[in-house]
Amino acid sequence: MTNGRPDLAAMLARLARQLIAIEQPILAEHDVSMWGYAVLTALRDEPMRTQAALARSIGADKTRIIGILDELQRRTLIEREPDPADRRVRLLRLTPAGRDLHSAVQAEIRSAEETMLGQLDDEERHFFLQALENLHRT
Amino acid sequence: MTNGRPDLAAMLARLARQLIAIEQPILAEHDVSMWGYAVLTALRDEPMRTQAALARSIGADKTRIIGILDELQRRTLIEREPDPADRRVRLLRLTPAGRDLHSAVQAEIRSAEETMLGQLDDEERHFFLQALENLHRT
DNA sequence: TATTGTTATACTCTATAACTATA
DNA sequence: TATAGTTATAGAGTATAACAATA
Repeated sequence: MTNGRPDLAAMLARLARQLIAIEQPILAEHDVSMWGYAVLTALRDEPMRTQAALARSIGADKTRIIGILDELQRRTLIEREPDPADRRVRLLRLTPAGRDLHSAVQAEIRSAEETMLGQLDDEERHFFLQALENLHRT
Repeated sequence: MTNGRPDLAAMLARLARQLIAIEQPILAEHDVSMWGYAVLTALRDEPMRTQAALARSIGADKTRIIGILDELQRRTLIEREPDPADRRVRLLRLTPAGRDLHSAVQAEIRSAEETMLGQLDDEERHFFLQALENLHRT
């Protein structure tokens, strides 16, 4: 007889779905999609030299982020200019407005996460987050 | 400045995707889909009286599991008979073959999970799983 | 009239391949 | 010829609404 717990993937997928549902209203209020927010997050950590690299870093396809970049650029949340040294590639970075929007959204998301994390006691919470970060880095 | 960790949803979603990718070959080898396996798992824990309840319990839509139930029934992995007391509803339960298949697949999945859980030390692993189970029950 | 299961339809997401412009 | 970005197309997955059978 296998251990009584549910499968790992089932638990993780369900929690992820739940959390995404919680965050949806926040993103909608700021008129940004999940992938748009992922792009802002990736660019906040470091500017990128190619769209393909950006796509890879958020686990998406290079063809899929184009519409997202179009929209973010139209709203002047990101800059996207051809590299003078190689005019095929686009240099990507956040504008001040993009940075502000990201900060505002992330703050609300962090607060919303508490509805989930708040159910854990201190010890569980600490090791849960530590384990998640360790696994995520791998 | 917010805490340096990535957003919770980003970490959970990525780990879930990773784990699902790891399990895909196992499911394929046994010729069962992710949702098919989810159905077998749900029915192993307890037989169900309606398809809608089953769908809800695995986070799916009642219209979406029909094809899956058709297939599982065709392979005689589940039984699906009208309730004599209310012929609108279908009583659902695993056949012995369904139970065997589920056990075999789950054993392999548990083993595959170790490639991820094995990266944690004992303390992290213990509280990580405990926290996941607590959150999952909620 | 309400409910269970089913079917049909449309919509969203995603993956693949073809195209352009540079190199 | 190879690469970055773009566009077009098709496929899978999903949600919604309409339908038939039963209560």
